[in-house]
Amino acid sequence: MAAAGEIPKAYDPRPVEQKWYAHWEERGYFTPQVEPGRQPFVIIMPPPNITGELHLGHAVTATLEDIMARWHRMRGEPALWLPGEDHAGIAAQNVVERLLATEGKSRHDLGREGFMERMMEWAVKYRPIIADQHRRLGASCDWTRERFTMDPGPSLAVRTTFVRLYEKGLIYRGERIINWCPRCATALSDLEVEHQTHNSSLWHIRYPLEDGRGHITVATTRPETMLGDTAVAVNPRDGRYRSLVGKRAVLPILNRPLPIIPDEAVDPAFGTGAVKVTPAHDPTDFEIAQRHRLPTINIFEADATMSAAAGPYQGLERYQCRQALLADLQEKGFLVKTEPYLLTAGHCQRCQTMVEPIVSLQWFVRIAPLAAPAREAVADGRIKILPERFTKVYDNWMANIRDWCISRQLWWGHRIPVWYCGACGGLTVPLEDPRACRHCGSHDLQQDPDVLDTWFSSALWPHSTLGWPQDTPDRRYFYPTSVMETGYDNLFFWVARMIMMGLENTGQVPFRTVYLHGLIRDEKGEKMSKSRGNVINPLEAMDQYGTDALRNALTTGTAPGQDMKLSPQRLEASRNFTNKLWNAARFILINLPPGQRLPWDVAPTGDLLPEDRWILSRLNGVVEAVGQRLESFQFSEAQKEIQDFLWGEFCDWYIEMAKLRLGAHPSPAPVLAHVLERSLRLLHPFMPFITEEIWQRLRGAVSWQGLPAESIMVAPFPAPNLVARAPKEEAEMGQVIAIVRGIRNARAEHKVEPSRFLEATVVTATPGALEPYASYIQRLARVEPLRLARPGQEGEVATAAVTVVLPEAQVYLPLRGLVNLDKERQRLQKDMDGALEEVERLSAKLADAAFLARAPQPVVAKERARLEEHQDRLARLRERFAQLP
RNA sequence: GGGCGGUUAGCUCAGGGGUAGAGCGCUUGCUUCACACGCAAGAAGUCAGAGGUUCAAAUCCUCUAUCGCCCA
Repeated sequence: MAAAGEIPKAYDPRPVEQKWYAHWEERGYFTPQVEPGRQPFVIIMPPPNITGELHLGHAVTATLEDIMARWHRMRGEPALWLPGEDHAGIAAQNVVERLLATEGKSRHDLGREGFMERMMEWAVKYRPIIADQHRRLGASCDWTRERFTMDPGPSLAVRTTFVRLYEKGLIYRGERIINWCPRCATALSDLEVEHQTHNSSLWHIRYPLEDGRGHITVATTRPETMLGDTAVAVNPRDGRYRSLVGKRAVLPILNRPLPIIPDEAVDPAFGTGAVKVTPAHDPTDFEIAQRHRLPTINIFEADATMSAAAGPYQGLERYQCRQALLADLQEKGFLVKTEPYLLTAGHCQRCQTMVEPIVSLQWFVRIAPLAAPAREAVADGRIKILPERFTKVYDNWMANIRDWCISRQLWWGHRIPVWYCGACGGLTVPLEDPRACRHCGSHDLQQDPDVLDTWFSSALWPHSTLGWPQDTPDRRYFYPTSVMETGYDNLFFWVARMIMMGLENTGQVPFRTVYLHGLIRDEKGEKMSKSRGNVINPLEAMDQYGTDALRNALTTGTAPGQDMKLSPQRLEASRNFTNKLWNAARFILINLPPGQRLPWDVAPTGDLLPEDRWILSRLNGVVEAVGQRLESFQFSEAQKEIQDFLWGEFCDWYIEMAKLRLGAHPSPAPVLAHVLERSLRLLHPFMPFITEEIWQRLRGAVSWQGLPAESIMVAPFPAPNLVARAPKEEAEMGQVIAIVRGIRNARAEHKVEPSRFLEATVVTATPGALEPYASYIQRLARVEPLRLARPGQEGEVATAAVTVVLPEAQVYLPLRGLVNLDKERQRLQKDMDGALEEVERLSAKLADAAFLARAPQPVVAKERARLEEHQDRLARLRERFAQLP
């Protein structure tokens, strides 16, 4: 028997967490064995950026993936959860460049090589920080297989993929309109641009006609780009401008002649119906220009200051240029009017700078041939997306996908493996760095200075981490993976691209199930961000409430794909549950007889009382339910099942009853230990630390026969045990609980002092069934003496007694002299109102011929039984009411 | 403009064709020998609105309102 003092009264997570994680890792529990012939369970972790610390989104990801990994591992499957980190091109380069700036340096001062060294130093510093944060979260991932996107393996995968796609013609270099971030000085893909609306203006500008006979007025939201205009366009069906088509206008200030052209893309309802055409700086205009073979004039430098093409405005920043230009237009009478306009403009996802659409020579992935099989894989069910509604979102995006700009004007990342020949101009795109041009053999080679979009390497992650392009045992065994779990905001960025690239490179889907979780918001429903100051740091939350509490708070009371608000109250509630569990265990440990021997995982038999059979039956029900919930990815519901059982049934009823028979025979100790032990294993995937700590203490207190493991994390997950089913005891206990609650309620209503025992008579058709529970009813409801009787045999009942009328029982509490008759009438009246309502509702239903004819028989029978029950109860209530003096 | 989601107790949210749920908060009473991070009792909801399908709708369908997200 453990002394109470050895077990703290409140659960203290910190020492427990440190101790057990180190233990698990030392023992190698996180590393699966390759067991040919057995289906492994595999999750590749979404690699966090090396830019800094983990946030709550990572904590959700890690918790859900850990739940799955631990559950499958406990089921005996070889479970691989492979962790890693992402080099995060733009984001990480930005961070280090800011750091350099504080030293008064730029990356150019260091040179490309020096800067890469600095970046690698950063990565070396931050990768372990991220890994340790995952350890604190309890993540049972296999650190021996940890990968970094810039590692030789994944880098070779990037190189191989690029070369193959290039050779298949699926990667090409072309001049297109791309999104240019002037601050980051790089191209961005469409997905890296966020659209934001703000108040701006629509400027109407008069362009004189070249022949001097009038003018044409265009409306624009970007007046400064007119410096790059090469035409004016109108809709061919717009009667207002028909006579002008074919003439030429003159661009104000620069006096450039502009053809007036017809094009369907022009919306006659927008502005004046005439638009300026700036092919170098607008996607639509670019297309118009291609159709009409118009020249393209780029007016921006890389930092979005005006280039020489902007004439007198050269060197100005883009918005200064706008002001100067508008002033000039105004002065010269070209500005017709200015009206308010709600402008939607793209912003750099990383730095929020307004992006500039610029025509530029970049590398692209021709995406349609990759998208088609990826669409098919989801459509035909080889990949299942949960929640299912995202299937449509995925398909819709895939159907309208556009070529992917993959070159970035950065230094940090995978360098584009293309060499340009100075002699013949040919391109060499090799797997290994070339010595000579493959076209002319010249040694005058220059490698493309750009790097690839970070997401290009991310897209390969499920197979590159397992060894591809090499044919490794890991790749053969663990690929395709089982589940890809991530936030729904990553569906396009990452999940879709992994499906495309996985299929392209390996011919197999990268994973079978995509599980998308929702985003974490603050108490007010706002996105957490450092600038808002509403961030809950997962490390602080773990310090304050414990890791298990944080994990529980993040994964209960939520639905997949649904955003959740996290508040301190929620964390408190989860912490309270850990403490409740701790104390239930404390009670059991303190009260286990010394030298207790028990067969492990075998439900106690033999000397059992009805309540023992009840709790064993209920435990079995929970085991079944939890198994089903986990199979169907309902992690929140699974936890709720366990929590409700432990708190609402095991603690509230079974332990309370067990207290009353501690010294007696048969002892409740075997059942207490058995139920606790199994429950701990059920709960372990969700709350790994506290369950291991209690499990180990229990292992110290009980010598289990046949214990198969030294740690709960590698012990088998509980399986249903049909023998444990005890419907009779479940029904009886239901009645016992109703009786106790009924009496407690009556006591409270009549304000009986808590310590006082009342005389009670329970009248029921089967008093014998309640006999074994009589002493519990006495103690839990504080009644003494308690008589159990059949109807008609209850003997003399005081007319002034308080009566609890239950569906299958009736309790008389002769509260001599203390009965407040008005109160009692109120109580009974309320019950009668409720019963009557039910009787009327059910009678009407059962009088309905359609219901009787069409509803399934069991439903009808159930309703009929229910009606009889309520009729019976109503009659007894009325009778009792009438008897009151 | 297209799509998706939310609207359920004071608050935050689960659930989902057959008797409305949890946590927090609130009211009342408890230092009951595991736990006040607790125990017991209680109040509290036309499940946004309108139609429809069905024997039966909070749940399925349509529309509307409203908030939010994604895509263009």
